[in-house]
Amino acid sequence: MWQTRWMGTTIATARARARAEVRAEIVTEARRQLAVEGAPALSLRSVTRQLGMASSAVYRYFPSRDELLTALIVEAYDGLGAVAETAAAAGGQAFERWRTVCRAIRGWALENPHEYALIFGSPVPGYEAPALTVGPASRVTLVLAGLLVDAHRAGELTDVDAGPLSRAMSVEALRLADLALPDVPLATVAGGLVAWTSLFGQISFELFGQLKGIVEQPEVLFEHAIIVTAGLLGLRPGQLPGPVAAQTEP
Amino acid sequence: MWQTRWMGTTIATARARARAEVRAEIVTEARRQLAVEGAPALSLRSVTRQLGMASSAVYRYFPSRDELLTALIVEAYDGLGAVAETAAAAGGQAFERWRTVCRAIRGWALENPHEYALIFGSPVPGYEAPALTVGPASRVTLVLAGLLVDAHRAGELTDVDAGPLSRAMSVEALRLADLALPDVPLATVAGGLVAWTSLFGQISFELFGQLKGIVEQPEVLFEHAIIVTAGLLGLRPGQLPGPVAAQTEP
DNA sequence: TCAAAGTCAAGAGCAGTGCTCACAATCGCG
DNA sequence: CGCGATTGTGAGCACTGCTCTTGACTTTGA
Repeated sequence: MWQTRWMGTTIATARARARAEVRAEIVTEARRQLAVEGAPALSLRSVTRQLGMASSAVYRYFPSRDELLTALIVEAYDGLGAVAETAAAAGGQAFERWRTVCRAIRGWALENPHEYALIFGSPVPGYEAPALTVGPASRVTLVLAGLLVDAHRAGELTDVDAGPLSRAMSVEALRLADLALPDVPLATVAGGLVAWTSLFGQISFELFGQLKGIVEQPEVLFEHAIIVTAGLLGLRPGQLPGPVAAQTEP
Repeated sequence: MWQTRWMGTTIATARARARAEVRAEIVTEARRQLAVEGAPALSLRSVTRQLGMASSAVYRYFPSRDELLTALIVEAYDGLGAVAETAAAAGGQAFERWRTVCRAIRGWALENPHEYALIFGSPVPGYEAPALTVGPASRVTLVLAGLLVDAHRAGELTDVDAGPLSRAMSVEALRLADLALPDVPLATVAGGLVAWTSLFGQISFELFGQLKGIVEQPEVLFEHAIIVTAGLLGLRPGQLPGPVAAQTEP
């Protein structure tokens, strides 16, 4: 990270070390303020004030406020991705894994509402997410994709009955299947996309206060949504008592 | 509104008239800037500058920037509500009405992305939506609820097979059914909630750039989501060729 | 009719923001 | 060890939301 690779030798100059340290301090303080007051209230000046440095010093480390926000976005994506990955790592039946991952994602969102809003909320009009965010951003989607692949290989996917796919939808699903969901039925891929947007739509509605006055216990609705969206994937709760030696290599 | 009721006589003083006019001008200009540059970039000063008045004058009409934003939020809710209502007013089969309303909502969102973000995006941390927004906000949900009620009365709802509802979910659904969905099966109510969040989750993902790099044609996925979510409601495309005299009164 | 009361816009000003730039200090590498 | 790149500083610019005083205007009531 803060090491300088040069001519094959890996050296970490004291300057680079100090630089990375200060940079980390800035990000840490920024994340702290983000968690407390939200992204709009995050100001460079307050960060530097807290760190005891001049307001202009931060520009030695981040060329603009947006760049600092980008760092926070990457951190948020990584945090969510890590949570999803550990949730999916716990084995078990496909439906149970789906449920576990969904709960983990919602749990992370409830614990880090401002980070969640930073990622899934309304984008800042002038801001364009840089390319280095796509990697961390795809971690959680890859988790969900892997879950479907595993379920399919274990034979735990039942057919989804949403009628025939439109030609255009088949094209989309086919492209995605080739990309990250080998051999998974196209109807499941298409349903998975809907389940995916439903999952985050649900969380966003809860977190952004859209359920207020309509649903009293969001977690109850979320649990129901888990079951319903699992149906879109071809997953049903407790259908197979678990094939014993189903964890076969392809 | 701008009329002064006094001693039983209703008079509209020239002052009140002018006041309402200026207020409307401010809102109009603010909405124009909102549509162009988004809510964060909307500044009172730029609005007054455009209107040729002093920056402090606007505080005669809106006590704060948040109040002006509230007016814009109400307008946005009303705009979306009107679109949904006219879409639902066009009769036809229940599934077709569901599809028409969904498309209309998405169309409005695509045409007014910043207004949509204002309503369904991440909330401003300090801002609490006042009570006068709940009326306009509930218009679109009432449209969807009415659609379900009509479909049920017309006998166009098939049973949804998502397994038995949990006790807590039944309570939630029952409360909602008593509130706005008389006689509609609880499973449909529960599925309707999921469909509701899915619908807006889909639109938010598209509008907020979350589908970028994953789904190439969002409208294709949206059309698929319409069909899939209709299934959560117990609606299937073109199932009954339309019961002739089914529009019975209870 | 004419002054009092109420209303409104303007301007100055405050505290805060992101960001730039010239300058000084300091630190470390060759 | 000295030179140069790197880092921190403080002033300053243009902007924001918001407050408050001042002066002009309109409406009201005796």
